Amino acid sequence: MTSTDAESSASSAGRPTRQRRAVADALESFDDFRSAQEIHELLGRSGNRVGLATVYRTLQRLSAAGEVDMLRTEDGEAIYRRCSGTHHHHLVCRSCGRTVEVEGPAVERWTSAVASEHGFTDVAHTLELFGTCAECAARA
Amino acid sequence: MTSTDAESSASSAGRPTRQRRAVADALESFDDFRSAQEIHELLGRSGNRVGLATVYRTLQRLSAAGEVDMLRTEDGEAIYRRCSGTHHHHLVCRSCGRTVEVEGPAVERWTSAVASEHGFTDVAHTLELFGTCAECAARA
DNA sequence: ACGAGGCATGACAACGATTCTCAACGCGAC
DNA sequence: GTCGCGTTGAGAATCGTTGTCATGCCTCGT
Ligand SMILES: [Zn+2]
Ligand SMILES: [Zn+2]
Ligand SMILES: [Zn+2]
Ligand SMILES: [Zn+2]
Repeated sequence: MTSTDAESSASSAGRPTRQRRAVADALESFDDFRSAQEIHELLGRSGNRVGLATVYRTLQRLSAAGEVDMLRTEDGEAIYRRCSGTHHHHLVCRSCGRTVEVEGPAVERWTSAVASEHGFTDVAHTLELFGTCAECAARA
Repeated sequence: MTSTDAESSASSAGRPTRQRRAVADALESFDDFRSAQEIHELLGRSGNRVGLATVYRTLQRLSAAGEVDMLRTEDGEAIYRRCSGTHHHHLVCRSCGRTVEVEGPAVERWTSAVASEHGFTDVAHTLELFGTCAECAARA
């Protein structure tokens, strides 16, 4: 094995363990955003015992690697979701959690334009939409 | 002062007290985003003793009234800033905290368009830009 | 001006999410 | 197998934030 291969793949995936696989599997089993604690409980109920600290560590790792999206609820709690690899944002129902990935090329262009306009470089952005989905609106 | 002024400001500001005035003044004294604890400490150093709980309560009230903007740092901490009354977003230097208010009519249009496109109503959005300002880039 | 009623305050406890600690564990290499 | 080191987990520790509740101080009626 070449050291470069080992390093690059290891750095993003780390050593494969039962726990990490379990968390990854759990992330496949839902398509809305869940908190670390919810995922931990989900794992426990499905017989896959994983320590809470490990769930936090694994989610952090995946988030840093760009394999899951992390965003914060109104009250600051971190929630996670397995997402497509391309850059996108989210439209989230604040009542049922239903989540839609959305893309906005125009928005991306606007952000870099306004940033350079003010002399800023290395610009990142957060953009999330919260609303009430049609179903939840009807059920009201 | 006119009675209408007094009424409208009272209704949104609540009963005027030394503590609330102190927090409002503190908010005028800086133009970047600060945490509740930082503001509490700032008040203490300037001789204006205000309880931490009161600082939290006052900031919440101001934020709910739309008189200050609140956003969350990468690690979930709430930070506050006195801002203009119109809808806007922020371009924040992640190194020195320098903050620029920015407006994006096109973005606003995009958000409502994409939301209704997916049947969502009552849509709110968060949008923040983080980068390195020209000064900080030069100093690197 | 005076007193009553009620919102506001502050010291401190309580909370909840996240991180730290560190001894035990288990995966991969040889 | 067994060695070495990354990983795990139970619980303690951290830290921002909120709750508690006795006391304080506006505001209003008198
Ligand atoms: Zn996503
Ligand atoms: Zn984007
Ligand atoms: Zn603002
Ligand atoms: Zn906007």
